[in-house]
Amino acid sequence: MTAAHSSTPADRPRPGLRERKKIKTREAIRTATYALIEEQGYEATTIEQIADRAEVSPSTVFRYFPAKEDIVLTDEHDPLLLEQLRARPADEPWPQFMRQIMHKAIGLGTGEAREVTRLRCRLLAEVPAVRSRMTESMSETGHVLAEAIGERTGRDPQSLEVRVFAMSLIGGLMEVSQCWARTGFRDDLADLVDRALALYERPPDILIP
Amino acid sequence: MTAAHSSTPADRPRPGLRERKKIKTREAIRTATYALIEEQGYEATTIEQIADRAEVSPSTVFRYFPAKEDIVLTDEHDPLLLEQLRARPADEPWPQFMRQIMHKAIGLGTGEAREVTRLRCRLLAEVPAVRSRMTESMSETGHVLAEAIGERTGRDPQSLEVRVFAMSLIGGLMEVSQCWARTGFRDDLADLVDRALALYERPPDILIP
Amino acid sequence: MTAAHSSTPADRPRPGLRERKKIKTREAIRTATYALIEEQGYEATTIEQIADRAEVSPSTVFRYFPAKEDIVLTDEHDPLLLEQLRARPADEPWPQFMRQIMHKAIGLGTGEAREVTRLRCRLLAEVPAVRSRMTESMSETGHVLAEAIGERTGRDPQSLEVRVFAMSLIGGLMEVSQCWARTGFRDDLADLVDRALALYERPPDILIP
Amino acid sequence: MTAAHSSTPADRPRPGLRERKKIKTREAIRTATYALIEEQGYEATTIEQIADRAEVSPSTVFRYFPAKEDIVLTDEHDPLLLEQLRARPADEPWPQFMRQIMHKAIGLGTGEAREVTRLRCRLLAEVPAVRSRMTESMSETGHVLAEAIGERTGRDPQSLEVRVFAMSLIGGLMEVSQCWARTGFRDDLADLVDRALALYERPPDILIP
DNA sequence: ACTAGCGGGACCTCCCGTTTTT
DNA sequence: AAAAACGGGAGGTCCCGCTAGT
Repeated sequence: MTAAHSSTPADRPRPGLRERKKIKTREAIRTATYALIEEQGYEATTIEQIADRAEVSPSTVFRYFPAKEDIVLTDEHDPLLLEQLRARPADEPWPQFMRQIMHKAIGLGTGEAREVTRLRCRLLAEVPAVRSRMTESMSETGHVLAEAIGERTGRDPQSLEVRVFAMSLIGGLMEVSQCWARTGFRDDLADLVDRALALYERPPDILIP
Repeated sequence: MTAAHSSTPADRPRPGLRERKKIKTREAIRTATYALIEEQGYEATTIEQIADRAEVSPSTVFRYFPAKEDIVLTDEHDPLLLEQLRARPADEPWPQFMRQIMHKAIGLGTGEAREVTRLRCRLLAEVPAVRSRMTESMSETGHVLAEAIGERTGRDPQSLEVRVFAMSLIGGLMEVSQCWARTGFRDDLADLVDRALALYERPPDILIP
Repeated sequence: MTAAHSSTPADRPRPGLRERKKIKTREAIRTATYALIEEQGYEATTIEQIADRAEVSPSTVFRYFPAKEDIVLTDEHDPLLLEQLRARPADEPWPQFMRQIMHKAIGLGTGEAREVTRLRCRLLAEVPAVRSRMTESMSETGHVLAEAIGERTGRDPQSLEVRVFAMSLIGGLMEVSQCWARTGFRDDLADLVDRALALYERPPDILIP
Repeated sequence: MTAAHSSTPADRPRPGLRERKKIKTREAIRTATYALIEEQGYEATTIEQIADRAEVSPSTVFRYFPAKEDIVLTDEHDPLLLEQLRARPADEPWPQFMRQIMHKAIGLGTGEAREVTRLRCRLLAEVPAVRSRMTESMSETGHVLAEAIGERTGRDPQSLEVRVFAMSLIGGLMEVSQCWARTGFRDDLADLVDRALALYERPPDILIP
């Protein structure tokens, strides 16, 4: 992640100031877009808001991305999750690894305040619009999980099996958060996750031979 | 089929002219929409065109569907799905039952034209707005599945385990449709579903004692 | 229809069942409209909502009132205020009477829970839409005050002087509530009203000869 | 303070072509609107007609004014009002000063065509949407008056007394315009204002010691 | 007779291509 | 070359007159 802009020391013919500025602008637009979508959802986010936050003009946004939807393509928020999962010891038994996946994916142990997690779950449960908009990021997170699972199991992360398994985890986690909200957040979220975990724990032979 | 969702088929031999007309209009709008999207794509298809072809006014289109995306997405088959699953023989082995769930939930074998399923999956993959709106209905379908699974396994459909399992199926199915779209719909959807099925096939003891 | 069992005194030309029903419907529509406007504001309130709450069809609403704005014309909420002010002893000194006007108009001593008054003031201060919508009812209340003041001072309530004086009170009271909100509702509202009162207390000769 | 963006004629000898064009467009839209409303009434005047006459596109109209009502209502003269009041000689007797406040606040003597003032008052009386939206600007004008009065009386413009007094003037003025409309604009507005003035003329000791 | 439903049109927001200014 | 402004057009909500079923 940090490597992204710290490499390219001298072996490449210098991107040039203009080039670098362009990349920065592009990044600023994308970052602004992601933040706004996170806050308000895709449709509610206007080009003008994006331009404002990225401190460029609306025209410039269109110069860099032909259409609004093209801005939304990669996720910079999930890489951390991927890194954390990659950092697990290679010989960690599968159940433990699964536990990591689940806990981290739902936001436990990411250093995020518990309050934030709770707020997110509450919104997810109560506001249809929020739930609706969450899909985009969920789908992204699903791909990240697929990546991690693929690497660990030695399977192609793009394969149907890995992808489907990862998204099934995402689906389950979303429901966990719904259930948590239904109990008025009185239960311990970690416990609920662990109960859900039992449903996935013995992965089919197809994934782990 | 029309009587299916209003549980009193006997005492209403006459749905009433009004009612029948409404259903026809709804269908006309949807049909027109599907056709136009096939011809021109989603974005290029305007409400006005849809209204023209369905021979209603644009206002009427919005009376029947709150937004353009909902014309493609709205599902009346959730109750039908529940009924179909309930109708399975009580002694059907679990794997077969699961297969039914998966196939029916993704729209196979609901008598729906294959084309429609494909179109829906394509839009789901390509149009962010559609994907966004899909979540709602997915979540509801998840509850329907939970109901069916709960009844069959003798567990509380509201319980965390059943709910999470059901939603994990939904998550997986969404990814299946994405994968199908990625292959350009060349693979056979039923095959993909069956491959995904293997991931869930040996259900944890927690669900089936 | 011979009214065999309706022992209504025959000395009145009998409004007729139909007539009474019409009045009831009219009243229901108006009541529903007021309630909804109170909750959501004028523009946000749709004919359909009104019809729903009044338990009639939208068409019926238009049968009774030619246009939406015509529903909002009289106030049934203020008459109580008028009654209370009329009930003051005729020889009550002017300052006391003014004090009654101010306190009752702002909602103190109407038996309304303090919380409700505070909520109203808070919304008034914070939500532009609410503030905006409040005008209608403020103007109505102004007319009620004019009525009461006119009666007490023996002047025409329609006269410019009385009307303007009454509305100046309303304007002042709105600002009092704003000021109260600015203090975080820590000050005592009654005290603020009394301070404001001092500004009006010595009414010009034009009103009280 | 307010002078920053309105005056400072010295440091901005060039408003810039862009800026001047914008002002012209804004004025064109407003002029067209006033004319059309005079001809056809408020509701019958559509944005498209306004755009046509102003020779811009409908989009542009909305770029300049967020809603139709705002074309009639938006006031740029609040800062001007403050300036004018500040410019009064410091030793002007209170009654004269009050007269200035009232006349200028209602739009007399701001150089604005009498017709415009009349039209504004008529809309205010007749169109609920306009009246509704008016509150906002009234409230702001109230603050401007409070500023002016505070400065002149040596009191804190934020104080409850000054604020309430200012808003009581606003309330009274609104009623004056209503009364004027009720007479079919036959009376002389200046006279009505002067009659209203009498109600405030002997200010309570609390304001002027 | 009552009402559900449709049609048309206005309002208003947003996207995004084009033109003009700086 | 960047920014600002404009134009055109689609989506979507609402009002209210009119038509046709129950």
